[in-house]
Amino acid sequence: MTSLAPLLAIVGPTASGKSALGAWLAGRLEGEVVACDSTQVYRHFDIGTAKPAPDERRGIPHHMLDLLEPEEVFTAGEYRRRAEAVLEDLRARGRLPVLTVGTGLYLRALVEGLSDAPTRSEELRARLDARADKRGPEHLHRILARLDPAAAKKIAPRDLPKLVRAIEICLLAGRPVSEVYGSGRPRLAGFAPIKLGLMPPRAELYLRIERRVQAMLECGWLAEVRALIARGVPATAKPFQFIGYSELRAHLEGRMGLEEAIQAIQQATRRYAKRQITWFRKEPGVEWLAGFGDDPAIAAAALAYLEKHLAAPRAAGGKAV
RNA sequence: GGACGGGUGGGUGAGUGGCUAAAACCAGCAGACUGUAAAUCUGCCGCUCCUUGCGGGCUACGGAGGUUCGAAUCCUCCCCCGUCCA
Repeated sequence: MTSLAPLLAIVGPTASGKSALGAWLAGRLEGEVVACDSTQVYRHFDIGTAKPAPDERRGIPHHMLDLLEPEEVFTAGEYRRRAEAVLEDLRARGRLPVLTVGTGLYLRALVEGLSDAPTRSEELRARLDARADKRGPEHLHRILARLDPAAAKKIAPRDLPKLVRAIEICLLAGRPVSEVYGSGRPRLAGFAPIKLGLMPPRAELYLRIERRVQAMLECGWLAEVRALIARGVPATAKPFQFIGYSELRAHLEGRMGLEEAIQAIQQATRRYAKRQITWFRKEPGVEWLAGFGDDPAIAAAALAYLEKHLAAPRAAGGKAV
């Protein structure tokens, strides 16, 4: 049996300094950064997704960035497949994977796995969406209740995306979702995750979010969006739904004032950070640090913790996570 | 000085005698989430007490009085704000 290789995951809300800490730690621990972020996989959407710029990468290889063109669709399952390949490569080369995790679902999909469920079907979804449009999301909830009462009970009647996904699985798999989920999910093999969490005080985080939005604009965010529009990326492309991109597009097309757009972006980012915090709080086995990842004291604490735990990766990984 | 309009909970703002601790929205807080997740959805949101209940008490609609069984809602005076006339 192969021994478990350590894998470091840095979780935390947006703007908490994950990228900075990740690159710094990777430099000190013979590691490479593996982004775990649903937005940074898109090419050309750089500034607003806070994708680490070349100088911020400290010469460390970064993986799982710039994988897709704006019009492509990406999923948690696809993330897992590609990230596993990256991890195998790092293991073969004896490098420590340092995951910078903004998207909690992707980390979970990677580490805990996804059930063996059918992938999304655009045709089926189009039909379900049309029915929801006509008769309301509650109608889909009633359908799900017939297909799988237990699953329906766990999804709010108005939660359209989750209803669609659940019905999709029932129909495509030919059996209830709860049964599909009940048959387990394949954990990531061969790695023992160590999780570090960044949790700065809320007020400071919000302040930093506000400043970062300003800084992104000063770095040419508007020009980036203008170029994307000029290049013909449609407003319906997924990355144009990301925080900031829709607002700045609206501004450039004369539908929103700049100041109004900035405030909307800051607001949306704060709410996003809050949702991330809710998700990460229940992430098991996280060592929490109460500050920003670019704070030298926090970085030092992180390194000290890792040096202690990397010395005995099997012991650390052997514990129930 | 005069004529109107207006002052409501953190914000915007509805409410013209009881069903109103006060709509709605926003902000905020808490939570859910196994393939679009920077998505989507849920709950709470004056203070307080407990036997946590469609429970009790207190405070609240600029201020002070008054009418009424009962007032954010009606009356009187006062203080602010906006517009217009002098």
